[in-house]
Amino acid sequence: METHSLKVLVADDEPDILEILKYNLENEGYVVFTAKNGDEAIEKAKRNQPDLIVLDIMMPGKNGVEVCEILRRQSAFKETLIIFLTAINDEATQIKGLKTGADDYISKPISPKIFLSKVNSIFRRLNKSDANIISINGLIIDPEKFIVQFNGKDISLAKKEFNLLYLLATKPGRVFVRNEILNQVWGADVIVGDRTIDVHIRKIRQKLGNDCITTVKGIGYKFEF
Amino acid sequence: METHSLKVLVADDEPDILEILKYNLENEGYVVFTAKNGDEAIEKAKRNQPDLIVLDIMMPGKNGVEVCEILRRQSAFKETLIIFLTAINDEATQIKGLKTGADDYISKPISPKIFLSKVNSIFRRLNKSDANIISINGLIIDPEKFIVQFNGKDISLAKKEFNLLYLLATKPGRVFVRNEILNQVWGADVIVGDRTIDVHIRKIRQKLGNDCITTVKGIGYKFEF
DNA sequence: ATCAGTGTTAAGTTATTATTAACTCTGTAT
DNA sequence: ATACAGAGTTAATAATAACTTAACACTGAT
Repeated sequence: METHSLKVLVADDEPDILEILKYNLENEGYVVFTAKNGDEAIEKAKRNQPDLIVLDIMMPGKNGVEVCEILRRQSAFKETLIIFLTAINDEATQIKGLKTGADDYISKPISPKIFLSKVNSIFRRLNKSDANIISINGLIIDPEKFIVQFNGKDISLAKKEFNLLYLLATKPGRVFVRNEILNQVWGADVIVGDRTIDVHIRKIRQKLGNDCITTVKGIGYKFEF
Repeated sequence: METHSLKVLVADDEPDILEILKYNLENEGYVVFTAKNGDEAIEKAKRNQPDLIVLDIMMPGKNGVEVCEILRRQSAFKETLIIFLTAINDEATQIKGLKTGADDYISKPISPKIFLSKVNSIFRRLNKSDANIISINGLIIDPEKFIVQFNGKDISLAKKEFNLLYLLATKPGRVFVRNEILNQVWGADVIVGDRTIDVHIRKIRQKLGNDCITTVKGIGYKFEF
């Protein structure tokens, strides 16, 4: 059992589910708060400042998406992790959920094992993402300041270009498959044409004037110095 | 289109769905096998040892839940990921499915995007997706970086060459029959000429400059150092 | 010596990526 | 409102690398 003392708020109108999730999360070392509806969720969120909020979409009163929207409007919850729980198999709803600023969603019925690993992994991801400036051989990429420098010269990249370069540079040498790139840079629900990535890659290469991005034909691209 | 070379078996009695799922999975770089019913699923599962099995619940003959139960009884499939596909919105069935040992559950109708993100995420969660680096006697094969090194020198292999070498190297000493190689590297229903494998083998031998692939006449090839 | 299976080579095909220019969209300054 | 600029995307075409094939050479076993 771990002892991270991370706080999780779970909101669901079904007492059974609440109990199962609470039990499993506590077993894993999380501190758990529960709420039976949307309003209670908002209230307890404010009171306890959880690190993660698990929201059932279908709840009496305010539903999960509404709760998420309300919380996200407040600066205190801009960074809070939010996962939706849903029995709705409607893609539109799920995607809408993600668009309102949820970090993930889980479909019911829930397997506790999957639920836990999802929660664990989402926290793991969070820890990794703190403040990392990449600096290799005179190339500096600062995601906080949104700046790229090469041999002291500032290079101005557009948003997509920056995200793409940053993604590749986080794991130098590792090949990123095109789909992976699309998912990370464009998002899972965005559909763009086949050549879009290529064009962005080209622009980055052009601006850097340096071939640090290698094509791996049939696979994808990788960053290398 | 990824390089994980993870194997997925999809079983569904509707050819259209089979094809859609297969297409999407292959695009994402998975090696896909298909089955039209429960018995075929069991047979192909044994033959190909997939990392993930996607089972339609409603199939002629043995249904998905039955297949799952049968497979889970065998030690070879204790750890294999199993996902159910179903049009049934009956919670009892879903829960029963999870109880027989499935890892997740997807409701029809299926959105390819959601299906894929679920498959990807299930592998990510179980950490199956990364770093199966093979390293024997100065030969390093890294599927994540898509590189092969021999005595420190980088050796650049094309996709098929890489997959082929990687397949053989996963089980040094084991002989892979030609058909097996075709199935794993080219996919089950791709038809190519007799000499295609030989030509790829030759290229690998040439590039490695080292005879670590042995011909077993009348049978196939094996990797040996 | 024959035959079945494998090795080799070069040429032919296909698949994938690069490049370019045009077009859409959005926000901003006039 | 209008025009303008930059980001992002698409579509058409060119370039390139990967893959397959076919023809023939080789090898070892019967």
